[in-house]
Amino acid sequence: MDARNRTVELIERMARAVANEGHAHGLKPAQWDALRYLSRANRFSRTPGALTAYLGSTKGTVSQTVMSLERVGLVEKAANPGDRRSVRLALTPAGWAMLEKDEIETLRHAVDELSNETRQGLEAGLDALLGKRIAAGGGRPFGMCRTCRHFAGDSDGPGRHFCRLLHQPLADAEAGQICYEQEAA
Amino acid sequence: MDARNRTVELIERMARAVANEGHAHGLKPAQWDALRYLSRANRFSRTPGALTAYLGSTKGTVSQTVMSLERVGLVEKAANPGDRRSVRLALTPAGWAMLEKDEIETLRHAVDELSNETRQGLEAGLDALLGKRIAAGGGRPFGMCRTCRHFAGDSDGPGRHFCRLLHQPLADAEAGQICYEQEAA
DNA sequence: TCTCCTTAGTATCGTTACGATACCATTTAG
DNA sequence: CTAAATGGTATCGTAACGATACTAAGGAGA
Repeated sequence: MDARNRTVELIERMARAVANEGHAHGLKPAQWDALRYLSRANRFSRTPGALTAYLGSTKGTVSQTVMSLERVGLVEKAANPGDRRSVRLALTPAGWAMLEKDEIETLRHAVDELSNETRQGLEAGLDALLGKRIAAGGGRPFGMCRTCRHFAGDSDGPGRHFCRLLHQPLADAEAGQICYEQEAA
Repeated sequence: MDARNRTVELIERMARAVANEGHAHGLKPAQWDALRYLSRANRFSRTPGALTAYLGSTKGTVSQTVMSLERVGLVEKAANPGDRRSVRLALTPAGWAMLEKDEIETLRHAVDELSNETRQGLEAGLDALLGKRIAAGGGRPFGMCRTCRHFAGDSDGPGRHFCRLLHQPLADAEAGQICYEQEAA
């Protein structure tokens, strides 16, 4: 087996390992994926539609997953003030508490134990591969707000930012969250 | 978000991307995973049990997946001469043909386009992470036969090898396949 | 204003995945 | 010769998923 195939095999196995960790505490992989996304996305991106794009799934499936999380009290829906078709999603306190028990923490600890050089090599490789996917039209980057070309930092005083696309002020904490609309500067 | 979290997020997204590619040509992700495994495993490892261990799944689920592949003619079962409880699985010609259409090829091409340095960094990182999993008792390495401590190379002439664990001769082509029993030399 | 199209999300269907449990046949240990 | 372990299958219930159809709200053009 040549080196290329070996790399792909390792990616497949890692993917399977991640999927297999998604069955803890009564939740399913897609439910964990949704919880994690909602914990990291800014308020404009916490919608069923953005979640659908992030997961690369379909809106029917995501609607079902979100409803199941709502039913068990981990997620709440609220009206979107600007658009009555749309829904704003948010984690409940129970949702945040559930994230503390996420089995992906074991992966996080394993990453911590890597040498800095190894971790950086891993990240660079994943970044490059996912970048190729996006370049080929396979989704959106979902990058951090702060690195977006529509981000105006400290435009209204220190720690008071602004999104030029959505014409909305941004708190400092939001600048580190991921966004559906993000485009690299 | 610190560097560690960023790496984990990229792994999650890669895992999801791989899972999403598994819905092509009327098959499901688990079915593709099974096909790929059966194309790379040596004859001792092409059993429902070994596949269960490789996928980190349960035997009931795997039994069902294998039956679905058998029903559509991509996989065949045969008796295991040494143990009548056990079953030997093999891809049919249609199964091999289906693999040619595997969407994971797009990932393979993306890996091809990486610089050698980036690819090696990616592979080293994945190798280290999966190694930690195995060290923690989370599965078997499923490494290549040739690199196993039970492998006796060219023990019976050039290209005629032998497995000291299973007491079986090994053809040259089998030395490059993966094995349920493999332990690093 | 009145259409027509688009967008955001839900409802439903059929197949598969998956863990869990129970079960059967065969092999192996004592 | 029995008891335990092993390799698989059968079945159940929940969730995932693509597909399709649907509702409601927003937007564009006459």
